[in-house]
Amino acid sequence: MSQMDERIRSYVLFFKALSNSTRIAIIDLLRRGGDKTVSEIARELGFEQSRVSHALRCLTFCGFLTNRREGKNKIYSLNRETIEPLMEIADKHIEAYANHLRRCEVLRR
Amino acid sequence: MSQMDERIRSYVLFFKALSNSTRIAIIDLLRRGGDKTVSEIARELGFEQSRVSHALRCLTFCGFLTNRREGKNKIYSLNRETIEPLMEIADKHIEAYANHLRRCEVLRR
DNA sequence: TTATCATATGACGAATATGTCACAGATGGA
DNA sequence: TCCATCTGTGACATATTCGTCATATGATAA
Repeated sequence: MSQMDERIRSYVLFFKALSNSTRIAIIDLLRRGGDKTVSEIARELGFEQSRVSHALRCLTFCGFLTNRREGKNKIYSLNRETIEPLMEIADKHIEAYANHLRRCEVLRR
Repeated sequence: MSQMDERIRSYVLFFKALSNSTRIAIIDLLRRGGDKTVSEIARELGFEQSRVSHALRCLTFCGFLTNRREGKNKIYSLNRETIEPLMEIADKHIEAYANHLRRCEVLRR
């Protein structure tokens, strides 16, 4: 990764941010259910709070989420400008190729 | 990965296919330069042929590329229906957040 | 057939990413 | 202040992914 064309490097980071189940589950949850606090996300997804915090940190840093504090809570929101059209394309592609994606050996089990 | 909601699993696979430098470099190359054979791709990117073949296999299987044989060669083409709008969104996001992406510690070096 | 070029595949070590644990920091109420 | 609640962070073992090597397969021509 160190010695890689800058454009390619950016693409890799962009897609890598979205290619983890914790992170994409959070995006999917917020896309469907709107803004949520950390503990709401953790509870609704059944994930440990620290796992969620790590994921939120990455997604926020990379520009996919924003947050605002409200008392003891922190509320996370989607950057819908990127996420909405992106997920629509993903949905459409998956509709056509889900079986193939699932059976791809390179992207293991 | 095994015990994961099917929708989330599909998203992960979709984005994982694009989150590797070999695979996204190939997509970027074909996007800019049009259809190419395996050895052209290998030469132009400076990658080993087997490395390219592994990547092509994954991308083709997952519906991002198609191929046709022409004599001894195999020519790979983009599925532009998915790739073009997807990369436009990525480009736009990267234009705004490239610095953040680069400095994200979670997505290491 | 054999030779040669082009591409594909399997296996494995090395590199990388992930989740968990333990703990730290922040906030607000009593 | 102290306490309870909510969120963030660092480190590490585990799990996953990648690229390379060796080799196999496919295609063409002589």
